[in-house]
Amino acid sequence: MGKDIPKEYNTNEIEQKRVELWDPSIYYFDWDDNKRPQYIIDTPPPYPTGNFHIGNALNWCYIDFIARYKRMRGYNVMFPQGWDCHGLPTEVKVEEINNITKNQIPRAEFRKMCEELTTENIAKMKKTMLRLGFSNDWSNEYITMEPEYFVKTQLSFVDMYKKGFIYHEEHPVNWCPRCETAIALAEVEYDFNKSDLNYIYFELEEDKNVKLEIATSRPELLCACAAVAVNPNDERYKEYIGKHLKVPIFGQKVEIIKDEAVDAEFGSGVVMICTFGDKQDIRWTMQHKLKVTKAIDKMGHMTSAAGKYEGMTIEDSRKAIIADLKKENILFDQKELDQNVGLCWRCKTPIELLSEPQWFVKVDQKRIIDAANKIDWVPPFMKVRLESWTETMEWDWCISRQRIFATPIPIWYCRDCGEILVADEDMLPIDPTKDSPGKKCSCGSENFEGETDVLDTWMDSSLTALYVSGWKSDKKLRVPTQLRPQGHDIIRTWAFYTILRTDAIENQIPWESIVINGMVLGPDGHKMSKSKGNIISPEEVTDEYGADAFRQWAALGGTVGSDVMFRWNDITSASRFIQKLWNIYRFSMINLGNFGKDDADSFDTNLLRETDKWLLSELNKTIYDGTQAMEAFRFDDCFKAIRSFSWDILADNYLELVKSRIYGENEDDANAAKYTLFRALDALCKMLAPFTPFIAEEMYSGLYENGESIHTQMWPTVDESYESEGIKESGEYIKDITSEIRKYKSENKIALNAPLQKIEIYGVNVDATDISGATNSPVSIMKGEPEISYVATAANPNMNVLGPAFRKDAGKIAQILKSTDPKEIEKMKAENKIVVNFNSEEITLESDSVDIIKETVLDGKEIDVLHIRNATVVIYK
RNA sequence: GGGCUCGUGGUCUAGCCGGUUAUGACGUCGCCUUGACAUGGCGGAGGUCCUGAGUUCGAAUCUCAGCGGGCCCA
Repeated sequence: MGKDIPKEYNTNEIEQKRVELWDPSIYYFDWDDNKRPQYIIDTPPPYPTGNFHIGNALNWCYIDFIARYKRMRGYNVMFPQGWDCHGLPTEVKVEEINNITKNQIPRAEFRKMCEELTTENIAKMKKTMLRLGFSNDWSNEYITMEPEYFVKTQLSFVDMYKKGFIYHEEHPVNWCPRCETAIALAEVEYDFNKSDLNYIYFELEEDKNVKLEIATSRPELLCACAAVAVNPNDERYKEYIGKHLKVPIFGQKVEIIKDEAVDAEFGSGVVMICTFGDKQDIRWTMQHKLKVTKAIDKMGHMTSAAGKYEGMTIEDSRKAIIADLKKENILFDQKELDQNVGLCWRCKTPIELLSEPQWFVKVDQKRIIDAANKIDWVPPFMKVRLESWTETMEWDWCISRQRIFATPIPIWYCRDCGEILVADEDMLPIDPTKDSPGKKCSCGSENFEGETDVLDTWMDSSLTALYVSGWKSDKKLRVPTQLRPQGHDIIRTWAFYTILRTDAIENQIPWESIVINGMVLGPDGHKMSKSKGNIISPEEVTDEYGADAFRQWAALGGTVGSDVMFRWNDITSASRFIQKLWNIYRFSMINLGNFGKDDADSFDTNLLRETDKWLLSELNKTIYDGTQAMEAFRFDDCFKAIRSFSWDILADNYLELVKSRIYGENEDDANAAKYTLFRALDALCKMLAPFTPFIAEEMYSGLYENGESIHTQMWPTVDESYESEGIKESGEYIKDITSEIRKYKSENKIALNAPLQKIEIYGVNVDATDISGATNSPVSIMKGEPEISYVATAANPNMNVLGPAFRKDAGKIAQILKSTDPKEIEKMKAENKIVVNFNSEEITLESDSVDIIKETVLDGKEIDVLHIRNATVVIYK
């Protein structure tokens, strides 16, 4: 000890050093340990874009605070790291980089290109994560594109297929014509759009002279018109219900049906039902068992059903039909229409609703909500989002995709009888487009066609809770896990699917708790986006201020669940706190000298002075409050408690109070302060460890010099032995009297270290040693009352007492107290009997119903008087 | 249009199961180089607690309505 400690804390040098020195194995989960309780975290597997963005960083900071805290509390913690590799964005990126389309090269080759890009991207993101000091368990890393992982995805498919949760059926699906794939409901985005509402005449079959006006925004679907609907209460059309109309251009005869869902106010009140203009069309088609006509193909072109418009794009055919209808005066009006169109969330192409054979997972709303109710949601209102999403779901989850870079569906179709053959579990992983089932169909045929559709990426990622807890491995299954930490933007996807799948496969909840983080907003208060140019990367922050500063921003930015704005201000103040900690540490190292752990352990705590006990009692409170906050995932509260203890209590008050003892001759007094400082610093480092792991380690290594990492130590506990009756109050008096004298000197332009002639303290009995030392003046604790006079200047009614006692009259009584001579009230209060005249009645008030404000009368004496609660401090200048 | 959420000094934020003087940070102003620290210390100024109504002796806090922002959805 006593080594040279630089004045400035060199953030980058120290943090970089620690990144290299830290042994990652101290964070490994122990699969064989059954003594410590497990704490498994179902970490979100990010999509490997190559860019670990600030939103991820906030999420990971929360996880790391919890993981480090739980380890220090004695849990066997697993903080695994996964990578959710499959999916469209990588395919699109590979096509872009190589200037190809996926169909120009063999599937295997395209897949390999995707894998290589993904591997590079993972490496980049991992680097950022290490720089931020996250304590991931890298022995439990998983990469969903690797066979070790996707074999589990396939196993889960087979499992759910056999249990009847998965089926294959022709059903309307959301379809992206650009990506040429089905997408899940959750992947549909909505945007406003202007389009035209076209008014078209339909001729009545039963009476050619009658024409009904029909309003539609999708005239290109006339060929797929299966019926026309009106509201049964609409007087205008009642007489036509059950009759028939002739569809213009295409000439099919369609029935006029009634349905309550028709909005008579919209358009003309007559709606044409097509395959499928919107979701309502699907409902009507099913309810009324209408004919399904596929007018649009998978690439977004019109089919032969569209007659002469066949082969045109949707857009072109709409224009052509409108032109033709206008020519024949069938289209007689157009009105502008504000529409909300569904878009593919990846490429923003308007989606179509196509009826296609696809694979589906059954959605059982009740089971999902039941499971959600067994999970502890932080903050609780986030559960409502999952519930309302679940309750409004109409369709099952479409899990098949028509892409390449994804987990293959382990299925074959028999070319002879059409039967579906599912792969045997022990054959997995397989690719049915390359591998054969290795058995015969029940019809005897060996002629199979492998499924070319692949699985939705959510099928990979909704398995993470099971995967990390050892599902289908040689280890004992440890589900439910303890925690799911994630953003609120993926409640309806990842959280929803994971609950569904874990329930279907293991009849379990995936996690005991779910902690939801908010989004990160830019410094301008808006969501970060390229177009707004308000993106901040974690590296920008760590390069200049270090990870410990960044992590403090995450802890203090707001309560968990609220959106957090990124502000450089917060980083600045965090960085200042780091420097403050460093100075506390530096002071301690210089002054502790040879006083180390052994001296602390053998120190006789009877020698502690009041100031020391007060500090240790404050430390206890900080530990207690901090622990409570961590248990409730209130990182902001915990870190605020730590910061306030370090800065306000330890640095600004305690250290100033004990300096004279530390520098002084009395060895016992000096050691008492050193002991206290050592204990406080030790606990402080440990409480800092989850939040600012770098400086915590640096300080701890100086304090102990035993080579142990702080990240293998235990979280501090409250030590009751420091508590004694009245110690908090005495300590507060010592602190406040000293700080009031400091303030007095400052206001009177007296140098802070200039001695005062004499200080007398009346009204409290405290240890004056440190007050004397810190003020550099003689201090006496006096008995009795000082020989100075006061005058009562005001009587403040205490509404806290008057309110409940007098209810409606409280205000009036307060008014009377205020208008009475304060001296008189003071006199009555001193006699414990306050009597006021109210409504010609004498009312007696409790003596604490009023506070007397006093002023000191000095009469030209050469003294000044300070009042601190019950203490009176007389200063002789 | 629906659900959820938020609206507190210049900026951001705590409090919000009602009760003295509304928390802290950044900024700002004044004073101070005191033996860890001027990236510091001490002190000050600065608030219609979004608006309106209601409940109550008493509302930032509870209720209702409105306005405005955000998120998720239709």
